[in-house]
Amino acid sequence: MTPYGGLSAEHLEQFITRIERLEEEKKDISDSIKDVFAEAKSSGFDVKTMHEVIKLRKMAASDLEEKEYLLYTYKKALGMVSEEQ
Amino acid sequence: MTPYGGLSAEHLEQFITRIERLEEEKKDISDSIKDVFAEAKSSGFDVKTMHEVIKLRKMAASDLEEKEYLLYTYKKALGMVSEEQ
Amino acid sequence: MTPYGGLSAEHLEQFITRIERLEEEKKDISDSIKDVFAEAKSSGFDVKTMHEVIKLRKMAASDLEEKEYLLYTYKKALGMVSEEQ
Amino acid sequence: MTPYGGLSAEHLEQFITRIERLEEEKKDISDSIKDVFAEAKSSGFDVKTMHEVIKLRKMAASDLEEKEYLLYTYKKALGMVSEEQ
DNA sequence: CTGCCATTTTACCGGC
DNA sequence: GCCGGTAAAATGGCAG
Repeated sequence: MTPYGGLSAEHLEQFITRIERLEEEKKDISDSIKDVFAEAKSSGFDVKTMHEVIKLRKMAASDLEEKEYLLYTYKKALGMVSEEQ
Repeated sequence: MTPYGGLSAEHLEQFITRIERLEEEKKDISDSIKDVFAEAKSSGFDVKTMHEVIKLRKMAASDLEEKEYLLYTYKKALGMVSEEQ
Repeated sequence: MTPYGGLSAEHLEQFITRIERLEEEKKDISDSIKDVFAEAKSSGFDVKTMHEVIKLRKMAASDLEEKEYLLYTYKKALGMVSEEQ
Repeated sequence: MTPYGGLSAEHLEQFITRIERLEEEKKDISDSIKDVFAEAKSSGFDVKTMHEVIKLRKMAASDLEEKEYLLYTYKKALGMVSEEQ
C-alpha cells in the first residue's frame, strides 16, 4: 500500500523534521571540530598533518587484522584450510 | 616557533583525542539519521525523494532559480527543450 | 565440489589477473572522463550542470515523469507548492 | 567571459558526446568483468571471496608504506624531523 | 526483495 | 577568491 490517504502527510513531515533536527546537531559537532583544529593551529601545530595523523590512526587499528585476514583468505580460496579454521 | 620541546607531545595527543571523540559523536548522529531514513522507508516512503525534498528545503529561493536557469540554458543548447516549455 | 586439487590455483590466478587487468582499463577510462570534464570546466562550462544534463539524457521520458510526479507529491504533502504551481 | 554566444552550443555538445562515448566503453568493460566473474563462478569459485581477494591485493601493496609513514607523520607533527627528511 | 558494497557525486576545508 | 585535494553522502549494482 502506498503511503497516501490517512496520516501520511503528517508522517512525512515528522520524519523530515527529525532528520533536519539531527542534521543540525551534526553541524554543531562539525563546528566544534573546526574550533579544535583552529585552536591547535594557533598553538603551532600543522592542521594538514593533524588530519593525516588522525586518518592513519583510524587505519592503523584495522590494518593488522586485515593483513592476517588476507593470508587466510588466499588459503581459503584455494581450499587450503579446513572448515573449522 | 615550532612546537617542540616541553609539552608538545601531550598537547598534540590532547587535540587529537578531543577531535576523535567529537568525530565519534558525529558518527553516532549520522547513524541515527540513517535509522530514521530506514524507518521512513519501511513506512513506505521513498528515501531518494525525501533526500531531494530536504535538499530543496535547505536551498534558498534565489539559489534555486539560479540553478534552474542554468540547467535550462544547457538543455536548450543541447536541444532538449520543446517549444512550449 | 570444491575447486581444489589439480589446476585450481593457476585457474584462480588467471581469473583474478584478467579481472585486475579489466579494472585497470576501466580506471583509465574513468580518468579520461575526468579529463574531459576538466577540459570543459576550463572552457567555462559548469561541471555539475553537465552531470545533470547527462543524467537527464540517460533517463527515459516515462521515468522522468514518474520521478517528477513523486517529487511533486512530497512537496505538496509538506506544503512546499504554491497554488498556481 | 561566460560561454554563450559563438560556438558554445556545439562546444557543449562535443564535450557531452565525448563523455557519453567514454561511458559506453566503460560500461562494456564492466560487463566484461561481470562475465569473468560468472565464468569463474561456474568453474566452482566463490565470487564473494574473489572480490575479497582482489580488494586485499589492492590494499596489501600500500599497507607497509603506510605504517612507516604513520610514525614519520607523528614525528613531523611534533617537529622531530628536519626539513630535508 | 533486502541488505550490502562499490562507485560516483557533492560538499568542505585548507592553501595559494 | 579560486583551486585542489580530502572526506562524506548518495546512488546504483550484485549477491544472497
